[in-house]
Parts: sequence; structure tokens; C-alpha cells
Amino acid sequence: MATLGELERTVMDVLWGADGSLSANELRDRLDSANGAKELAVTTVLTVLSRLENKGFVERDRSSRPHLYRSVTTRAEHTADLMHEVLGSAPDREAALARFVGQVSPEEAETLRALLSGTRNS
Amino acid sequence: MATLGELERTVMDVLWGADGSLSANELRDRLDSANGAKELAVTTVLTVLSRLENKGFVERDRSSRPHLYRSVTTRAEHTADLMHEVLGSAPDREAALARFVGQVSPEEAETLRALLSGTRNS
DNA sequence: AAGGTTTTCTACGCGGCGTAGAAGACTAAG
DNA sequence: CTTAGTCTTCTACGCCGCGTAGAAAACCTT
Repeated sequence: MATLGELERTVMDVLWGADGSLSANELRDRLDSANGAKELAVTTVLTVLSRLENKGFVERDRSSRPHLYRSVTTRAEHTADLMHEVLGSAPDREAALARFVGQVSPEEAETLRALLSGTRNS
Repeated sequence: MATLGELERTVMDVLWGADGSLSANELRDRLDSANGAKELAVTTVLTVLSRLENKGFVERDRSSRPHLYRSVTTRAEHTADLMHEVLGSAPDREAALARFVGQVSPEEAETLRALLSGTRNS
């Protein structure tokens, strides 16, 4: 999966946090208020959005005139996909999983147990 | 955590696969046979090793004359660390975990259950 | 002291990303 | 329908990480 740069990541965070689609201008406003006085040019935002579209992270509605942008996946899905990608690149998946759960906090271990018990299929 | 480039990744794979330390020359030989006729210059390998040392992935023994290099962590640890980093960057960790286990294969779900039952602490 | 081996220093080129101006496409007001 | 404003596309610059390696320095062995 393609990686995200700093600004690309920030843009995705805004899109993931918004429900529904945003125009480039709305997005720039939220970016500005988010990181405080960064004053990005709207063309910068549009360039980033184009790149994100090419990378498959963003979909664009070209029918309405200010084009509307929205994230293709949810943030949680994206995170999970990344985790699977990392795990999949390891030749020793079981060992990696063992390390992973070994480092997990007790609360999250409990969460995991709960999640897994719902999927049981011996 | 710092990311790894293509060659850096390959070097780490060799180091992870070797038990014990390797000299730059040994490493280059294994790289050559691994990817077939790539014929890397040993200085290239040394540059990469230096960068990996700076990034904290590799330790170097400067006492013996051909310096010896070895990975700081195991591959499994590294993979687990990456997974935790990805998970930690998500504001909605539980949702991400839910997606993650939802996508896991039944066999791996079983593995996870086994791993988690060993850590139970309610 | 010399010659081979190993390491360090320096550097080039490419590609990704932040950044945005200039120019073109489109829309709304008159 | 013309004009003025808005939005999008095109092009581009600079920086930095990484693959790549030569040149020079440091070191060891004889």
C-alpha cells in the first residue's frame, strides 16, 4: 500500500473525521484551524487531494461544481489494513503475532478476547 | 519509527536470517546470491549499514577488524513493533482492533485465542 | 615500508512530497 | 452574452531519503 506524507496524512485525518464529503475550500479551512495559522494555499490542498485520489485513498465527486472529496475507507479500516500489511510482510507470522499480543496492554488483551470469542469457529 | 527503503529492508532480512554477526563482505555475498546477480559494491553495503546503525536497527562491533554487524531486534519483534506503531497512531484503537481481528483468518484467530488465554489476568 | 583490505567521506541522481503560481475551465451576475 | 469571480488543472521548484559507488583515508600483515 502506498504510504502517506505528513500533509497527506493530515488531510486524511480531516476527511476521516468529517462525515460526508468536503470541498477543497472547506478542507483548507479545517486544516488551517486544526494546525493553527498554517495558511495553506487552496491549490496545495487540491494537489494533495489529487495525489490521494491517485493513491486510492480519496474519491472525488466531479458532478457538483465545487468537487466534493471523501475518504474511501474509514480510519479504522485503514489502520487494520496497515496492520495486516505489516503482518503479511513477515515470514514468521505466528511469532510476530505472539510478540504483538505479548506487548498489548491488559485492557486491550481483554478487548481482543472479547472480539475473538464472537468469531469462534473451532 | 524510521522507515526502511528497499535495499535497507533486504539487508535487514539477511541480518535477521543470519544467526550471529556478519561482516560487510559476507553480507554482500549473501545479498548477491539472494537477489541473483546484483553485484553490489561493498561500499554500498557499508553505507546502508551505517544508515541502519543510525536508525537504530543495526549494531556494529568495531573491535574486531572486519567490523561485525548484527540486527538489534528480531524480525518478529520488529514486525510487532510496527504493528503497535500503526495501532498507536489510530485515535480509535478499539475500532481498529475490531477491524483487524475481523479480517484475520480463522487459523490465526485460533492462534490469537491461544496466545491470549496464556496472558489472562482479569 | 609496501601492498592489500576495510572503513569513511563525499557525492550524484532519482523519486516522493510540500508548496504554490499561472493558466485554463466553469459559473453566476448583469 | 459578456464579464468577473470561482474552481480546477498544469507545471514546477526545492528538499530530503535512499540506492549507488568512487576516492581517499585508516589499518593490518608481512
